[in-house]
Amino acid sequence: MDNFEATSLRDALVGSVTEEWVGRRITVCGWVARRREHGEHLAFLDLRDRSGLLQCVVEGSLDVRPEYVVRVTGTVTRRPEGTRNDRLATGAVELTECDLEVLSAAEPVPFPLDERVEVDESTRLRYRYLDIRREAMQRSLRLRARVVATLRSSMTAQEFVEVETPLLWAPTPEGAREFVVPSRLHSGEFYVLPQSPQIAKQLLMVGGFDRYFQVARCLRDEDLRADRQFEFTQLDLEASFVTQEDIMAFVSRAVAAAAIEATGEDPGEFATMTWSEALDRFGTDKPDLRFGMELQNLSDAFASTAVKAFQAPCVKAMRVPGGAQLSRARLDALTEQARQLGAKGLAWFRVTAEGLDSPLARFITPEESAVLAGVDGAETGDLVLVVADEFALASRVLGALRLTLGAPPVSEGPYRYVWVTEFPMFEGVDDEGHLVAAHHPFTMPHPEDLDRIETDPLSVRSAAYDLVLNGWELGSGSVRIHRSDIQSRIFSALGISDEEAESRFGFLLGAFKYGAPPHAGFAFGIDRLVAIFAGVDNIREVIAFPKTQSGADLMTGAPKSITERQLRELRLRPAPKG
RNA sequence: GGACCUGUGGUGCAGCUCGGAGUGCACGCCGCCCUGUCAAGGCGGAGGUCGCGGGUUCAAAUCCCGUCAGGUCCGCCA
Repeated sequence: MDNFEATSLRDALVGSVTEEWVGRRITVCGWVARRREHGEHLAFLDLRDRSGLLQCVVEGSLDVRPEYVVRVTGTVTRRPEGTRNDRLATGAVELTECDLEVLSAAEPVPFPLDERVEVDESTRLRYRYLDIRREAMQRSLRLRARVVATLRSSMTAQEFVEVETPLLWAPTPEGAREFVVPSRLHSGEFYVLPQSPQIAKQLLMVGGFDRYFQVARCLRDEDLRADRQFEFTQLDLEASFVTQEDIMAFVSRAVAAAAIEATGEDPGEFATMTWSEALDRFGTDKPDLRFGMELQNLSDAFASTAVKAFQAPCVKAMRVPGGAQLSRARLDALTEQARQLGAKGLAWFRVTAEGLDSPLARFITPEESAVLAGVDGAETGDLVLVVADEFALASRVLGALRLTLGAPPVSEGPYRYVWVTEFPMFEGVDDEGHLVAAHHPFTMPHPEDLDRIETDPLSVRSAAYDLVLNGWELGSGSVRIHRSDIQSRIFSALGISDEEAESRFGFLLGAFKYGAPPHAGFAFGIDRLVAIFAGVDNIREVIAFPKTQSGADLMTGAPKSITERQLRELRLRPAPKG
């Protein structure tokens, strides 16, 4: 029994017990999964540990109940003819002549730990220590551990060095809202928890660590979603003397290794498309390539249309296969969704054998009708949806409807990775007329667009890139600015004065004066990657102790008030409510 | 900040439209019976602030208003 499963208290995990062990007397430990009593002479006990279940036969009555922790010593015995259980990995054998030692008694648990019923999530979170005893959570968290180990191993093999960066960092008010930590020794002053190790890793580049990575916890005090927790884990990396393509190759190798570990499939080379192409074809910067329903641009065909609703800079359409059977109520709901996303309306056309069926049918010309009926190779029984508006809005609205109508569940379909490149440098203009950085202010503009920063900034592309998997944004990265002249121009475009830049990022700009190598990096969310591999649609399922959507920890009760003494030490006083 | 969904013994549901005694189902729990079960089986039993507060009504789980909690989404997430 030479294995790592054995401990001083047990010889093996129950899942290892096979017919080859018949005759051996062994000791195993675990939880009582179920018991079946047959009077005072015979009882069965299913012992559960992380490896599975094993039936123990007890001659006599049992004084254990479900979830008792027990240590059983018994003889591995082939089950009598006709009593094998093929649904159990260990179903050919059982432990007989059992000696039972109760290591810990258990009260009845507040919800069943088997997988037969779906338990309300708030109950699961309140008793998370019981929830993670369940098989699905065991599987998810163990999958996560394997993915993280694989990522570390791949990064190490690619000669990256793992360096830890501080959790107590300096406030740099920008981007995501930061969690604030009061300082006791410097009363009235604060640390913040890092929303990412962005600046720290750039300093590591200046410091000569030309390939850095970290499995890094990031903290952002923003509202929560199915794919967003306050704290999440990223594979964070940065490298010097590299191009965007080098970074994409590093990341692709690490993610592919994780994918093979998690799914058994080699994803092959990741697709690449530009941000404009993604927006045009899929109406989003994180396209889900598992299904078609690509957007079609009909602007030319409707350039001189008489239909008021289609008189717009851009007319886009999408074919919904089989969509002609959608009810009027469903179509109304889709129209409402389109309106909430900013569209003035949504036009729909059922493709029937007799032609187009639509409230607008009698207003369109035969030529327009032919174009609509042929969108994306539409056939009888399909539905064609049309949104006319500005290009970006029409695209985004149809992109959202595409997901509503076509996206498969997370657990279905192939894994389709895609790099989205050439993001715009600036997202738009804020209330004060300053440009807003799409990524962060250290992002290098696309080399071809450098001379338009001042003249036509909104057309400037950046050397920023996202990795997208099945419609989830896994992460993003960019080539960083390492030359102060370009950095000055970007700060200036963003309306950040020299003084402001100095006070906010002075230590970084200072560091760049002493020999900053060209560098670039990336970071992607491990929680999201593992969630997709696990086939679950929210990251709480792959986090041991997550928060609710309102940021509460139902198990610990956090957030909570602290003692008067703690407040005094920190010289803090809660403001009166209201 | 906003929209929508959910809240009924320990668990999962039904009951709510159309008001009439806390009504029902399954699991669990407790007791008794049972020597090959494996989601064991049989018999019996306990267990409820229908999330909370207010209103309408002769009467509210059910209708109305408010509120809390959980979820999904918008805003937010450089």
